Amino acid sequence: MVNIAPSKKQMVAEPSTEQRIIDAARKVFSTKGMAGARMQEVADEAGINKALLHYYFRSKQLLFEGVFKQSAQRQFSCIWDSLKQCDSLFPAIEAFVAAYLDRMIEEPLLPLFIANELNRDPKGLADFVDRGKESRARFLRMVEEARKRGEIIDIDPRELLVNIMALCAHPFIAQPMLKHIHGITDDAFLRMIQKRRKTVPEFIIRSIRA
Amino acid sequence: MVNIAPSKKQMVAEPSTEQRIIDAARKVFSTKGMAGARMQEVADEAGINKALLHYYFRSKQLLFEGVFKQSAQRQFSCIWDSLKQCDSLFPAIEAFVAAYLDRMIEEPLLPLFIANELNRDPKGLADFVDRGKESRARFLRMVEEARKRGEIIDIDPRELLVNIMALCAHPFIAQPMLKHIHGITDDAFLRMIQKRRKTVPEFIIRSIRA
DNA sequence: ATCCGGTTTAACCAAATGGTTAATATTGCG
DNA sequence: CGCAATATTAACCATTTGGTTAAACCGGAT
Repeated sequence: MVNIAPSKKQMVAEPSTEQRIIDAARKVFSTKGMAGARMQEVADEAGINKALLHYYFRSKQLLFEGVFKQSAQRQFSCIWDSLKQCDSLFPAIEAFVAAYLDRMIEEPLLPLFIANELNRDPKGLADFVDRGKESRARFLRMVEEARKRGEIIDIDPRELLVNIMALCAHPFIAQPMLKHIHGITDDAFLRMIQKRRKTVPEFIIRSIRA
Repeated sequence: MVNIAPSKKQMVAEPSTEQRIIDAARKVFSTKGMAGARMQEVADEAGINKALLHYYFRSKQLLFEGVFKQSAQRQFSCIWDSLKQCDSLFPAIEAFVAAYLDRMIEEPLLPLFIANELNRDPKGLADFVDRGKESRARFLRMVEEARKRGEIIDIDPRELLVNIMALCAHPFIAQPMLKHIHGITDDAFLRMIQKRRKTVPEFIIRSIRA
């Protein structure tokens, strides 16, 4: 299954077949969704035979879960780990937004992908959510305490968190609409996101600062 | 000639077959997506034969477009019409958010549905976007002028608009995740949205008021 | 009654698709 | 080398699925 030390490949460091499959599958699944994705297309994208997909991953469902879980886990740990070494609220917000946007730039189709999967099967998400449980609780506590100290206005911490995530994720979910409305290119879109690394935390902090 | 008092239908006013199909299709397409939806399921949901679907709408693609265009048009006109009779910025923001959230309550799966379709076929959206063109331009102008008058801080009007839409739409897109994270029911989710009719405009206005 | 247009259905069909199998190629190793 | 395990492929298979066809149904006009 795992290609440990292939002789020919030592110079170029070609990715293993398994990794090629995963990458191809991620690409196809993110753009077409689970139902719209075709095993043949994944195989073509990976440059292999369709049967080989079933050799590595027994079924479409398992392949999908593998790809999805990998991406989703990475997503959640990136985001929540970002505020592990912050202990005051405003820097935490800045770090969180930066981490979120950076991750989105890495894999722009992910939020839509995750939203769809969670909508399709709300049960299968307990794992990922629980992964960030402590960090999330800690963040909510930070908000609560800042509120008690009078640093910020009276706001439901959970609602604040929803707002932060909305401001980070939504531009990517609505990406095609934004691109068309503003008549911008991929490049200009990226610049806009880069700007948001600064403006989104400013926007949030201005609205909650006491 | 015309049957003035049809015996069976005068009381119940059953919807026409065509409308039953549209309603069924909307339901199935929103939950399963275009690719995941099955014509048979739409037929069952509408209580009719599968062939009848093709009698009214020639193909799956046409049925989908019919449903999608109807929902999307309604969506955009609801939202943009809401600020036609506002001429100062803050009330406009309040009206816009209220209209957006009301529409979302009406059809909660729509934002995800639209996001997916625009992602699948970014070309086919020019119509809907252009429908709100003037209203959008007018809103951006209102922001610009409020900025010049010193009523609000220096902010890119387009970025403000993105933020507003993000705060409105995202809770619905992330609905399953929110429900699980906060451990809430459908009912509690609706209450949270009702609250947001007030808190979201407050959140926005606080962050831009000079 | 009968005929006629629009409506509805059961039975079919061809293509697409996820998945399997058996045979072939490649690699690691004694 | 030679052999065993792993990797890869071409050809198939069964089912699903969008779509078609021809027949039946039904209300109203003649």
